[in-house]
Amino acid sequence: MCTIPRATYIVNFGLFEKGRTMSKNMKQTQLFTKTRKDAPADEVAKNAQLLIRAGYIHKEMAGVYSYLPLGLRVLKKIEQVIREEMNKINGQELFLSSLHPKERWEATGRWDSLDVLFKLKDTLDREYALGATHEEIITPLAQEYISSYRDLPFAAYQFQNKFRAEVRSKSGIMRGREFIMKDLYSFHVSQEDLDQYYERAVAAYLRVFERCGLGAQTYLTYASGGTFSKYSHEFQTLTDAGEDIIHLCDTCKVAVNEEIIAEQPACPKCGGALTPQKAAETGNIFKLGTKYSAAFNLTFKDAEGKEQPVIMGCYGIGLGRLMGTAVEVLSDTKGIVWPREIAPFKVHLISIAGKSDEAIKEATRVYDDLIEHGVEVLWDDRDARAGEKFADADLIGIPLRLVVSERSIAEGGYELTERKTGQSKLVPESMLLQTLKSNV
RNA sequence: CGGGGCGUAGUAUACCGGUAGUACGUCUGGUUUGGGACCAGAUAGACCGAGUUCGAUUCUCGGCGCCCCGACCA
Repeated sequence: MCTIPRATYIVNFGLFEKGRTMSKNMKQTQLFTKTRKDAPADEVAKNAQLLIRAGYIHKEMAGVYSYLPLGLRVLKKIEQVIREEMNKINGQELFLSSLHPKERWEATGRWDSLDVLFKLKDTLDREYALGATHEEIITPLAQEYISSYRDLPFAAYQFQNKFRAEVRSKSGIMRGREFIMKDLYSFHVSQEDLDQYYERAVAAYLRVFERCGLGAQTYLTYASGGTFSKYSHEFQTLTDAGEDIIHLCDTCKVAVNEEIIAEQPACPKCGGALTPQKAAETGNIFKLGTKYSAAFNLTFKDAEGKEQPVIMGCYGIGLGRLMGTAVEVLSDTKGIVWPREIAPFKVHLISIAGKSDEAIKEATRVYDDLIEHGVEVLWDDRDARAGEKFADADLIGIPLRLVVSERSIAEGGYELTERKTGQSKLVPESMLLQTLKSNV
């Protein structure tokens, strides 16, 4: 007997999950979370209300959330989008420790100055910090491997839990005390090289937000810089759930953070007038210069054999905040509306029982067929009425809803509805895969 | 950290100085099946501590927790 790996036959419709860590299908009766009709009383933020109601997340305490199977799928999708874009700009993925030696933070002075730093002691009274950011780890690490200009430039990134003792966490998953961040650090021989890389990072970030469905609402925003550049840049996504006010120029698609509006009252690109709007900071990039390389003596030998400080940049995106912002920005009165690339599944299959078991049998066939073709599908196989299933599908927010019922079969196929627009059409069985392809 | 609000079944809520009612959920049985069905039965609850009181879930104080506004946010 000869078995040929199925993968060789799979046509990539763009429906497929790219990593191999996630199952591609799930029956809703086996999904251990359930939806809720009522929003939790202790959440006001729309993102938290919807994500909890739909079973994506669970609150452990103020500012700390667990991600349930559905939520983790979204998080992993976002992670994969970011990973692909970071790899495109030569980022090398690594995974740094969360437990940090106290001395590192003393070396930069931030043991005392960074008030959100979690500090802890072990049973022998030795002190540590929980990673709030990772300059204190990556810089000494880089120092061990960088010695020549030939070792530069170099960029490394990770997806890592960050711990910050926010005095007041708020806005659901948008400002937590523990959260996952992608942080990228770049190392350069010169300011010019950093500047060039920085521009590539800007482009990569814009692609990330575009792919996560927030391209239209996200603005490259000028913010207060630091010692090594006039400005730093934030990526601000327009939403009332945000904490910042930005002043935007719609012709240039850039904005100025209110904190520097006094010194930069006009568009930095065209000099035009700006209009204020509320926004959430979904990304931040920063030219660090030599601040951390100086603290840890990170140097390299240039072509003349002269020792020079390494120039650094750092680039962050909070995954949870991005996810929460997507919910805030894209949801409607019925529930969440996920953009295609970060949706937990691509298709929500809804079977509606009739007098006979015909529809269920048909739905089983469709489910198996979608699995066979690698389409990510959640099947609502519950013994529930249509209205409840529709309401839950709207709440969960998977981009495409596929209804298999006696009625649809009698009409000649299945009903395919787009969550975002509510537009639906009848699709004959023979056209199903092809239609799905043209809908994503 | 300053100010304000709130803690009652799994969830959302109501009433009350005399130990708690409703809805949803869940479980059992039945009828249903295209926009959160119906009937019958069942399940399950006062954040913690102290005080006042004959008696506290209710009033007072303290603690803890959660939310909001502000401050803060490499």
